[in-house]
Amino acid sequence: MTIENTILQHIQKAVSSLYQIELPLEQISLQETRKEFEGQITVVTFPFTRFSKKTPEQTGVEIGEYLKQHITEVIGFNVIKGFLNLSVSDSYWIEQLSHAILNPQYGQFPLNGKKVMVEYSSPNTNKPLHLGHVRNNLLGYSVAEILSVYGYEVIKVNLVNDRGIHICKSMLAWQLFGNNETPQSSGLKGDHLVGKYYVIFDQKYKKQIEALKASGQIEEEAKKNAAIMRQAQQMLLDWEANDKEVKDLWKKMNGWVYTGFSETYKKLGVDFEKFYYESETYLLGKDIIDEGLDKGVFFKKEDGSVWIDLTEDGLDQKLVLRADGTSVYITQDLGTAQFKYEDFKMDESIYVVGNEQDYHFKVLFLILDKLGKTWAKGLHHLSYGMVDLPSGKMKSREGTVVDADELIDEMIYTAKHRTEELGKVDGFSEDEKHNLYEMIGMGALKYFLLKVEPKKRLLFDPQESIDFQGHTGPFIQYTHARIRSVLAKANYKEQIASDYKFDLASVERDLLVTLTKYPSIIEASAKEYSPAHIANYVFELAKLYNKFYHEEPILKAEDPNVKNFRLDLSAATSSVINKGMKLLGITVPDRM
RNA sequence: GCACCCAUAGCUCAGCUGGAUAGAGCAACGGUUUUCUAAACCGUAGGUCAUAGGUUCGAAUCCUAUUGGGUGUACCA
Repeated sequence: MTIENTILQHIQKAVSSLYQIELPLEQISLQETRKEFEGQITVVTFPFTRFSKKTPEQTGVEIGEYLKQHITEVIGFNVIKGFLNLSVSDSYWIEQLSHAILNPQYGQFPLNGKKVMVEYSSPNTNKPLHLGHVRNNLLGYSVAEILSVYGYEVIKVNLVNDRGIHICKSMLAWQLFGNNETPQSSGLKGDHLVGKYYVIFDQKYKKQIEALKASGQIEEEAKKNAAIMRQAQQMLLDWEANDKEVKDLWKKMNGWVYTGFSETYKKLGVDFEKFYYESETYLLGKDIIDEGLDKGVFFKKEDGSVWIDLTEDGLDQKLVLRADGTSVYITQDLGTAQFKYEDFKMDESIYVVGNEQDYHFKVLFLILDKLGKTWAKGLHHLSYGMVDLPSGKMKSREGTVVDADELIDEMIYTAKHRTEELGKVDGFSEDEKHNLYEMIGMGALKYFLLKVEPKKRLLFDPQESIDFQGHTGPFIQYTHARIRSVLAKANYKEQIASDYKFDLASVERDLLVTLTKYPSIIEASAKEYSPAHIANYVFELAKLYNKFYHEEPILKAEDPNVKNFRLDLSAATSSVINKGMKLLGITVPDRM
């Protein structure tokens, strides 16, 4: 049992014996003691004054006395205004080091027997990934990691949007203007090649619209009548009719894209247990429409289109099936949700999708719930803000995007440049150097994107490239390397001792207190699906360690007990940094 | 129009279910290296927590209104 729980329970008893009130545990709250006061744990006493009928100070003293008498670890207290600051004995914190923090399993929660699916990435196959996708991928991967240590069985899946008019546009443009260009012939990465023709399509399309407008058509007509668009639409129909030539082209070009994506995924360090392809799921959902009609959840209009009325839930009427009987986006998603559930029978399912689809998912989950799907309660949309440039929104067609591959290369290049500048790679082999640059560059990028609360939008300024100093990934990686270097010098292998008995320096105590918070940080991150908590926690920890490193000698400590303790403390810190960063998908080096 | 999200230091962000004098990083200025890695550490300066009300012993945090920004509201996905 943690000291916090012990204190909570004793406060309950104290209140009961002092004021004859039975207080539920949830009504008592503890907080960290602010740095400028003595103690580590603080109880706010204002809420108790209602029944103590005394001043906050007197109440604090009474409860403080009680706790000091009944809990051996509480060795002192002070009351300032309504705040009861408790001092917990150094031996308790030291014990935490050997009994908990240094345990290899520290931060790993017991299995909870539940399955959760995390669907993320979900790219379109007509263009390469950009910075927005990078945020999605890193978020999804990190949340999956967090849920996994929190005790879930996690299934990572990727629903690839591999069919539709957008792919046809790339295919058509390639057919018309591609001269049989292939990744092999041009040396262009497959997804970039396909993306290139997507842009070409758009350029030609715009020209045709202009031409039609010049000949007297209004914009809307021109958009419909442009020959290239009509051809693309025809291609989509041919695709749906299983036209062999179209299907072959589609397979070929998607193949290029997948090769390109898997390269990018590899660089990002993300992976999936299963891929779903929309070409295989887009016809799903019609059964659900029938089911909904039977149950009276949906209704049919005269033209044959099917709708759901959500006005009582504060939403609108929503179309779920077109008049011609074909699916819309939400029809597919209804079907796919059912399909995925039947595949895995998971308890929870998380969709990592941008916040522009908030409404869509609200409707989707509500419909499934109305259809009586019991598993609908476990569905969750992890909505994140878009990544904006100083110039505004990124738009693929207009070329105002930060390309994922380019950005990754740039980050690694910058890492290399900086590292060489600092002269830190003496004695590294070429392989080690390369690994290090990649680790640092990706660390900087990933940390930059994950330290911000998911739902907030993110500003990325390509001019001011991502930092390597201060509140950054490399700062934390550096701290880790520093620790490993000290440990290497001491030839540290494993925990040295556990029965240290001396007074801690205040940084040491702060460090221990911070280390003991790790599991609760994981819990908060898991419950809120927010890697940002972990990112900020690890930074706080690294900062504290650097302070300790500066203030207290480790290898040169005079007392061998103190030296050993500081080595154990350092090892514990490096281990928590390592684990925390791993949850963000960031690896940390032993030297840098 | 309606709905949802956001607003904290010059910039980028923390701030747990309401609790002490609102915290970091960057940028600015000053200091620290014959001692375990200076991608570090220490210090100075910088805030009417968008605005106005309300609830409360207590509000950046909860409620209402207003302003500003974003997104959605398609028989597109």
